[in-house]
Amino acid sequence: MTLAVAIPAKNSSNAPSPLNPEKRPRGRPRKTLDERDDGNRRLQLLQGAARLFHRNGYGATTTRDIAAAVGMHSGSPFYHFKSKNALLYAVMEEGMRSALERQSRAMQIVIDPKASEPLSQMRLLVRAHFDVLLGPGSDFIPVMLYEARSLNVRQRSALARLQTDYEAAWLPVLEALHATGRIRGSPGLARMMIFGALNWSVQWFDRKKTASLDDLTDAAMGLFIQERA
Amino acid sequence: MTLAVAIPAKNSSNAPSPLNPEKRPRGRPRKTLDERDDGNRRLQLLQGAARLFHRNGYGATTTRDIAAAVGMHSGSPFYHFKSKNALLYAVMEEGMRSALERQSRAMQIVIDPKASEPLSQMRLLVRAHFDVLLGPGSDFIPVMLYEARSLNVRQRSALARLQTDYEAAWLPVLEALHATGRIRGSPGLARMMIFGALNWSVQWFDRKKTASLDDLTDAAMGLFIQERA
DNA sequence: TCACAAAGCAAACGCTTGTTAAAAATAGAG
DNA sequence: CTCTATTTTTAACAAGCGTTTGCTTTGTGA
Repeated sequence: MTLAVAIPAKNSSNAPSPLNPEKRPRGRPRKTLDERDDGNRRLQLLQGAARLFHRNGYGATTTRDIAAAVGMHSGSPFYHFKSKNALLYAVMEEGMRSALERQSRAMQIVIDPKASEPLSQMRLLVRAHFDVLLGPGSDFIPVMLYEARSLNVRQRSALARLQTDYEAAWLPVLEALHATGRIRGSPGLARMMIFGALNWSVQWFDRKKTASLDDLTDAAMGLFIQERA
Repeated sequence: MTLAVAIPAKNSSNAPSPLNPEKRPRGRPRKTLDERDDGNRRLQLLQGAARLFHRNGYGATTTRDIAAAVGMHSGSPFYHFKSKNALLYAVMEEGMRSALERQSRAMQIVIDPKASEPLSQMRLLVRAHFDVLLGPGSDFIPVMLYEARSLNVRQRSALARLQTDYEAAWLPVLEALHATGRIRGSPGLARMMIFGALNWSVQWFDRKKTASLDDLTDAAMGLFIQERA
């Protein structure tokens, strides 16, 4: 069952050395396990898996479905990912990384001094979050939100660290708004409920029929923020 | 693959008839498929399945798990439900029925005239909803919220009808609150977001550590309702 | 007590699944 | 072209799955 793996003596330097004179290998240079991640086949697999996991769920998606979605045969995905579960985790991790990037890019609008007001910051956070959830190519985060049960403990805690980073941007903003009376109730509970309100949009939002992401942002801000006294 | 099924001539009347004189069967009276629903083994199966579906997800739960959870052997659940999928649907339907019952019971507090105010009604709705989601024996609705993908179209639309009934109680209340300025934004979008905020509590609420359901209700009301001008 | 239906058990069936291993194709460096 | 590393195909495997079937036990009305 378990495979006994001989740990390779990683001779990381391919250059000739005194001990290894002129041992430069011929042929296509071997890539390490990390380097081969840049292949675009791997990315295609991630995207295809994300879309299928999002549409049909992790349990109802077979590795053959994923292979077929990118034009491969049944066994080929296992060259790029060592298991279906690793593929799921990679989808979620990729989703979190791009979400963090999108969030921090949205918050770096320092040009406008008004953007530093808590209210503007919150609007930026909400808008960025809707983009992450519903924008183009947004299958990754929904998968993370609704398939986390299929991860093991190690994977879950690794993701939790990224999620903590993501949520960290919200708390100071919510606390500032709470201090000025624009948000009622404890910032901690408020954050949970606000996240819930936004995340739920994955279940009902229809890109064609209903409102735009800006409309959603307006609605959310109107709902959560207290009007000026 | 497909089974040719001989349609039985349903002689629904067991009473003796001119054509069927004195044909009253002996032994334990046969129950129809609908009647046998009252057996408590079926209820145990529903509860066990709901708990497992809630904890591990539909795809990760085997029919053998469910059988073992109620002390049965592998094939026995199929005497009570014709498929795993039928069991899932039954869990969701039962969840919706009891949710509707709990909701209408909560709204029938007509004794207190203050209870007819929209604000009090909304509090009752929110509190009842938290009870449905997080109260004792509340595995059914979470399953419905997070496993709906595994239903077929017919099942989904049948459930949607029940969900419409459940949501129908909210709209007039939200509209009344909107009219008096206690809720901002379109009542339709507001309802979606409020449902999301409440439903998300399934993911993070811990019955032991965090607040009570009343605390949650207070927090939700504080977040959504505008203070008096 | 007897007959018979309800309920459950025990064992298997056929299929699908994730995964593997070997062979084949592909492509770049010498 | 040749050699070699990389990538994909191909074909299979073992395990687990939902489900079915035939049989046994249990309980109840006559």
